[in-house]
Amino acid sequence: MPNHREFKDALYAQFARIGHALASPRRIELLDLLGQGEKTVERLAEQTAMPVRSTSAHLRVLRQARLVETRRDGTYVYYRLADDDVSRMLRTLESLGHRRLTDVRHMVWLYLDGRDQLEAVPLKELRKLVRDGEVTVVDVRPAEEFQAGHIPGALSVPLPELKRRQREIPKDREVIAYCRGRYCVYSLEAVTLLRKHGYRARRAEEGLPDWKAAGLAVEVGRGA
Amino acid sequence: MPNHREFKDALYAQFARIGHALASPRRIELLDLLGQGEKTVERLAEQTAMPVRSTSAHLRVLRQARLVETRRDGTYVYYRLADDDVSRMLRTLESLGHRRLTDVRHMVWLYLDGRDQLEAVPLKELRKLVRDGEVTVVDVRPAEEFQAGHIPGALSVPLPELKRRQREIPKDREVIAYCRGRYCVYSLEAVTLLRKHGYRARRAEEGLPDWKAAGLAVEVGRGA
DNA sequence: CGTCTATTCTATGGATCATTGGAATATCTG
DNA sequence: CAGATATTCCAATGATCCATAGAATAGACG
Repeated sequence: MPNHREFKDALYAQFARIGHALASPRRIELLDLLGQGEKTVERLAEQTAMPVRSTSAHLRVLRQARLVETRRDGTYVYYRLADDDVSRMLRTLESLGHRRLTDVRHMVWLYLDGRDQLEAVPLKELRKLVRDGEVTVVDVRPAEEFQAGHIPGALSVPLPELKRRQREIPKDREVIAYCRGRYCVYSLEAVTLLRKHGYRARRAEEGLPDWKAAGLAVEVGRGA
Repeated sequence: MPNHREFKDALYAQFARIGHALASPRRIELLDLLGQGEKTVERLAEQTAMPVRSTSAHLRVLRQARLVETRRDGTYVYYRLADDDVSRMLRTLESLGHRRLTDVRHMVWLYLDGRDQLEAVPLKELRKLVRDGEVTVVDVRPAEEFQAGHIPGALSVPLPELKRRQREIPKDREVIAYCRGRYCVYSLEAVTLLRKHGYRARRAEEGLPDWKAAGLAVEVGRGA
């Protein structure tokens, strides 16, 4: 056993490659989006507001670290997370960030907590409410993400369509809106809008990836 | 809600700071060592074989990302992991690496799996063996790490002392050696040595941080 | 087979990071 | 307070990375 040092260096170099892949805000955002389901490069570029070329470059780094995999369908290339560990890693990263970085805490507090967080429904409560069928659950993410997986029984009303489609949501029951995750503001805006129109509405504190990670059932496809 | 993009950018920038801290092999090695218990800068420098100045610089990055915290005692500054989430993150990172990076897989296989892995004792089995008191558990890490926390009832015999202290280990029972983790080679060398001297010996597949993370009891202090 | 679209590859200037020498700070020991 | 030790700060340099422009590839379509 002569070359311990060499072995260690090589080993940690590999782990660091994964760390490196997580060292860019853009890449984390991409991973977060992919946590909602597979997407094409173009779609990712659009949703992160960056050029397709740059998106592709970042995806290359992620693929080299084996955090994402691809599938080709016609001219489109679909990217997806390589496995559930990646999702778990993201969640750990975010919870670590939430607890550790006061900057985030301050910012998040201003942006989310300060407004509505007291009323946010934690996962456990949401599960109970869903099981008992006491509320209307609304998924306000883009339709494609709903189709890739959603809370069973949820109604798909993407945020941009909410204003003109609110009549589809019954007014006599409480509404819980959810979206991508703890820091996603779609559900927050949805709740704001719904309340303005007289609904009893709250937002889910967590998003679909958290629901899934908790081992709860996920429905795939078009829904009702 | 005018500045979504701005909010997102700032948020992901914070998460990426943590990613950045994990982007260096040296820093991951430091975190790994700190997973064994708090250590001074000097000790860390020694155990990673790098200059104190560089070590300090890396620790600064880790501290800025709030992954580690410090405590001063006299002229020494002790570093430790900021909380259990950091430990969890490391374990996720390593399991992700183990499954994802074929380079690691190949290298680890050559270095660990190829020799002894078939005989490595997984955590569950080890727990049972310890509970039933059927084996001698030997902690081959440095004494200070043993003191910072070890498997209850384990014997502390740091690897460098093993040769001359083997008589302390009873020969009639099987010996299980453990050390820092899945990729730590101390236990491997210990087993090799012990077998050469006629012991029945195996290595634990996981290390103390994994034991701890599994929620199992940890004994602190000098032991017997 | 040509053309079009989605995506990737290659190359490059500017930014960012790791490492390390020299100096500074904090604490302990007398 | 002087000297010693442990650690950190500052600065400079060489290496690496990011973003994006330009060119190339892979498949769809006619």
